[in-house]
Amino acid sequence: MSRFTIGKVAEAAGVGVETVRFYQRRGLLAEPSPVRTSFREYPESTVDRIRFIRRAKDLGFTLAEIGELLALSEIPDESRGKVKQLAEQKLVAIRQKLADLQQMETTLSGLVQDCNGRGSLVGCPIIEAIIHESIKCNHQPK
Amino acid sequence: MSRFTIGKVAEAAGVGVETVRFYQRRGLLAEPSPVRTSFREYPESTVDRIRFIRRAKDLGFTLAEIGELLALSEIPDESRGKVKQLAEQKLVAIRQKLADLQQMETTLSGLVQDCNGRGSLVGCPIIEAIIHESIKCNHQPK
DNA sequence: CTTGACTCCGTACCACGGTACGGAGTCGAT
DNA sequence: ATCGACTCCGTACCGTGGTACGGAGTCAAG
Repeated sequence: MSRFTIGKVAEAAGVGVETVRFYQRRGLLAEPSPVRTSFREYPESTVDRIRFIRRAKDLGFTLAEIGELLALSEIPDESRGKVKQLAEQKLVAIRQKLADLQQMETTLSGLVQDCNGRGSLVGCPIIEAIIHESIKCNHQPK
Repeated sequence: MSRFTIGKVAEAAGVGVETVRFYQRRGLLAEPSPVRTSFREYPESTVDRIRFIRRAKDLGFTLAEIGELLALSEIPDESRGKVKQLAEQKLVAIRQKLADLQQMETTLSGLVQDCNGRGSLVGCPIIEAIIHESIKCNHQPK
């Protein structure tokens, strides 16, 4: 039975070894077994923690925000409000991005429909639209 | 009347001087006045070109794609099809991002509603949802 | 006890779209 | 002629989330 080394952890969590090391550098994962042996040993909970990180990332949280979430979960008293606040902030940002993308989709799909795809660029509705002021996108998504 | 120098161009186009220089390095803008005077002079069309770049960026094109668009516009014969193709590709990508964001929005808004924001983290529905397998997001947007 | 796979560690690099800096040269106005 | 503002140029850096590399050490199986 080999110990639970970084390779095993990474494989179990579905990420690369370099990613685990990267999360450690970012402070999302603790450095395990300070002096024990030459190779680090990890508790199995590390795998869950990495999965937590990946799922939170799938929800749109940045690594910095995930760090906050993980820090909060270490202080379980009365911090549910903060978690909810983080989630609400994220929701606002997501809705803003949605609105921006919808604006783009509307404009671009209109342009594609207007363009028959034949002929020279002179008079091409897509190019014309970009040239003229016809594009309105309040906040382009970062 | 001072010449049309980089600062004037940048101001007229609503970008920074460094941005103009950056676009030149990326090949989106030509280096003006090949005859070496001390300060470069720009044709006024440069301002329009920068505005084109910014609007295309607002539409969701990357700088590389904008470079393609600009290159196409230098070969006006029979390239409308390629422009349309680029726009259609972009539209597909935008719709994919939209779907991803909508998935996130649904999940996260549900979680926020489920959480009353009071009490300890133990049992907090948001944290619970991240911990468990309840999040499905096929492709997280890059 | 050798071999091959794994780990450790630092560092560098990728895309993306810029921003900032510093020293030297130049321009226009007073 | 002098001053402040501008320009030129190269280079380094920002954030975001990793990936890659190389040399050395270590572990486990055969």
